Amino acid sequence: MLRRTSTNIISDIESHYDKILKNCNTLRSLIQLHSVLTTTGLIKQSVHLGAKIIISYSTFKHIEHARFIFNTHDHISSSFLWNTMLRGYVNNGFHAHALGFYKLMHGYGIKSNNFTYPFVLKSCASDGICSYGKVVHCEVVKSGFGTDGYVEAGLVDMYAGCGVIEDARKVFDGMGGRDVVCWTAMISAYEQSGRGGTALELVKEMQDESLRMDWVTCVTVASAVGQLGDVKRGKSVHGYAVRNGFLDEVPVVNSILAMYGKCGEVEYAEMLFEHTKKRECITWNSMLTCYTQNGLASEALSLFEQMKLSDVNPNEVTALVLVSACAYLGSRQHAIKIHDFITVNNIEINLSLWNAIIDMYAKCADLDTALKLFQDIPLDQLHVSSWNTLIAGYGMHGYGKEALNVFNQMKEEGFQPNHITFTSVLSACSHAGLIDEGKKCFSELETFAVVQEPKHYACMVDMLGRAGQLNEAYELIKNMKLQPNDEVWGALLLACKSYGNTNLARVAADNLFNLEPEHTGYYVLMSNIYADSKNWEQVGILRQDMKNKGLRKPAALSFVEFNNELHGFHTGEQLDSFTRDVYQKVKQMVTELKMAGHVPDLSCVFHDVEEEDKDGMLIYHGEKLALAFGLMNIDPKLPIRITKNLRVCTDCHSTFKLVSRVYGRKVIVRDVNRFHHFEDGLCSCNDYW
DNA sequence: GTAGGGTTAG
Repeated sequence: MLRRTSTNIISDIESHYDKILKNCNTLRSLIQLHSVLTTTGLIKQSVHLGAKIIISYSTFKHIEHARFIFNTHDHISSSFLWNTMLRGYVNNGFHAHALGFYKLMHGYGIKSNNFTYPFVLKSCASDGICSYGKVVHCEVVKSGFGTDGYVEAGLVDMYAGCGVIEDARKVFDGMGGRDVVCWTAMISAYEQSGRGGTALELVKEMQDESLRMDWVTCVTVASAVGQLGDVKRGKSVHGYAVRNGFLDEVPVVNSILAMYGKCGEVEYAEMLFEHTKKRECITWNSMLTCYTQNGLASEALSLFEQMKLSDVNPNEVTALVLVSACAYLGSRQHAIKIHDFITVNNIEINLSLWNAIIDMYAKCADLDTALKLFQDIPLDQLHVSSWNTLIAGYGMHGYGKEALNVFNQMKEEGFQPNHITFTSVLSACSHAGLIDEGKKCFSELETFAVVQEPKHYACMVDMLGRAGQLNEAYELIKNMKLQPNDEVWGALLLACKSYGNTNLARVAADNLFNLEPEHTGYYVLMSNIYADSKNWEQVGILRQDMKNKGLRKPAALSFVEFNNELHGFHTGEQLDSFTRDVYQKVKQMVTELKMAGHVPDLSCVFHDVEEEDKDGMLIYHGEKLALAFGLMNIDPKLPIRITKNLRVCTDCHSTFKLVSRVYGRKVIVRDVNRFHHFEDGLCSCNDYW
């Protein structure tokens, strides 16, 4: 007869409870099992069961229960138990606790082993505490685990997480026998630090060593490709993922969707999204982002309606994307809807979401709500970024004095302005024509030790340009210590347009065409300047130049908000019955305005055609159609809100001013640069935009 | 009887 030893019996009991533990799907059943094991005393005696319960509690995020079991265990010197507890902390993101626990382990004289370090290093990486990571690295070397592949991969990740990519690379280069996980760690390190190109070079090196990408590598590679906007490589990664069956892994789909979004390939993203059955929150977010990034904010909002019908819960990133979509659309009604949704669904509003909501209201021309939300920020959470958002909000509406007041208040309350604060303040001064104040702010950059950026100069050039001080603006550019970028020259070009300075415009344009040869807007602006001076020959040359480069002027599109919906109008004749009435109204409006003294500004039509035809082309501008629609349908007590994807033309601008006086209507127009508030015959931009 | 690389937003 076989005699059973006590070891056999214990292992029988352990496997018995193992089975029960596996079926503990709820916290309640786990607590029940815990109490049984406690009364029998088993939990304190068995390292195996103790560890299992610690991990189970950790997965239910009840880390203090886990710690209690650890603290009361008989085998407190078991490094396996220490490692298990450490794992609990790390997997729940309690990195500071993890590091404290690791130090405690030292205090108790427990030796770390090859299983301990990967956990500790992960905590060092997540908290970005490189100094402590280096201490751990020394300990790794001293304890002789410096050549363990898992530990080395952890070191690579730790240095990458702390942003010290060179040190990550040193560890990586010193490794023997690198597998695909190690390579991916290093590739990801480059990708995360914004060096997508280097990441892809490393992929090639890996493949040269006959290692194949697995699905995690694919996720990283798709991100790197997205950074570079390299559609061709993007499609090849997609193909690779398909051939290897990696699309079953949701993160691969998410990453490829995001990549297509960044490459501007909306249709590919849509196809992939449609073919994906297993959609997680991030999958929806990636598709929403793809739409928003590509200027398809309405599509994003309709997709969100679909998402609400699915069984996936939106998170704070979903909220952020939708808020930016609403900001893009400038639709206040949508803004309120999304804001309500966030509140009703208890979506956590972190600082960046809060700022985004303030920015959204500002872009929907509801500055009262924006200000109220700013004032609602708890004092201990108030951050320079929120001040910046508010200042920018006032600035884009031409409320320069208000922006300056906020700026002063911010300084009085002891907040340190940063480079973004100055961009916002300077831009506010520029939009409001506050030149002396703007110059004073510019000099304050030094006072606050903020490094000058081209953007700051662009604001100054815009400010001087608005005042007609073109030579001073040009001198400022010539004396810049930095290399002027396209924004700086662009501001000068705009000023040249307003003041009809073709010679200086040519200088600005030459620089712009060198810096941004693919930017359609600058060609259009220069061509308009030539058209203003009736230099049709140069207009023709520029047009041909654009054609040769395959550049096309983007179609003008205007939206007007009515009854919770946005109605879009493009320039030109539209023949459906819906717009026929609008046409009648435009014609009537234009006639009435002519009687009120409006003279059409034909310089807005940049074609070399007969004057009579020009008149006809002008009245069909999308924003005029939108305005007519608004006059017909919107309650006269409410402002008419119009958004437009390009700049407003001079004739529309003067028409809008007159409409605000003749019909006594408030009109708020958001163009690509700023807001125009039309009231009583005047515009908040003071006729410079 | 434990461990390493990963996706959206900013």
